[in-house]
Amino acid sequence: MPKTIDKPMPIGELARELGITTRTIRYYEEIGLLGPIERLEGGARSYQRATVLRLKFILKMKELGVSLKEIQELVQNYDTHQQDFDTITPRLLEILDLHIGKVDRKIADLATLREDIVAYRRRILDILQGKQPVVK
Amino acid sequence: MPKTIDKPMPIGELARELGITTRTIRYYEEIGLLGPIERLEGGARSYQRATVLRLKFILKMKELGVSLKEIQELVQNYDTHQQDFDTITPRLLEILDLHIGKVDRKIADLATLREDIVAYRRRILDILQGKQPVVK
DNA sequence: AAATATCTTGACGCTTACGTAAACTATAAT
DNA sequence: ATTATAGTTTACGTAAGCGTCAAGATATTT
Repeated sequence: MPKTIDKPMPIGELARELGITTRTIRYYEEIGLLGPIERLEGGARSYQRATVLRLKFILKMKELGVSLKEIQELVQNYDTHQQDFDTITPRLLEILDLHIGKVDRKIADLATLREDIVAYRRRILDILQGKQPVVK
Repeated sequence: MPKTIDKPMPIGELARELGITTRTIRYYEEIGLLGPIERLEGGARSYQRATVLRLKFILKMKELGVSLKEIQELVQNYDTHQQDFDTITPRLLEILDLHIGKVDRKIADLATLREDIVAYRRRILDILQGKQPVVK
């Protein structure tokens, strides 16, 4: 197995690789999602492999509809339990379950909304065709 | 049939009756949803029956998930065609249909999202149980 | 007249997740 | 030395739909 040398990356390269903007990366750091980032002599940020993985995880969560605020909580666990996968995952599962519930509720709400719209639509049609007196 | 005397209302009363705040009513006026509103000598707004109906219609649309921006368009039609129900409703139906489509798409998206979350959840469980090497 | 209630306009606040300058610094290439 | 490229911080802008003062005018009741 070739052991890839994980040389640190500058912010621009990282952004390109992840398909996001540098602004986003700095923003995530700003709100405490990334923890402290190393700097080069000039003051430029330098990203280690661990941080890159962390960012990928964050993006994955976002993709799944988890808000940055909720991700913060996850990341806190991540920090306090220092990469301990077995300790973190239960909470992660909880959050995912919570999210599944939220999504289910949204779907149900939308289904109801759809029915309401259809019903209202029909009422209008009926009125148009004079089947009903125009009563608001 | 008793002909109800439709005496104009002040903003506070109207708000109470509709279950919204006066701020909301003024806001709707501000963004052009209500058209010109009559004033009393003192400068206070006075709402006629027609405006009240218009407001109720707006609230109904909102309830159905139509944004204020979309409602603006509807209301424009309403103004240009001066209460002509037969002219307005076709466009109203269009907008409602458009909305049904939007809702359907949202539901589909959420369903996909749900599947993704569940899949991710299962992956994590598998990893936890050591069925899979931890490969990101 | 004084207190109370309701009205007015104006304008900032809030939330989410960044976009977009502005003004500089640093590094690398020409 | 100059240009090009990438980095830095600070900070305001955006969308939606109002909430929430602030400060003053008006109206009614006591």
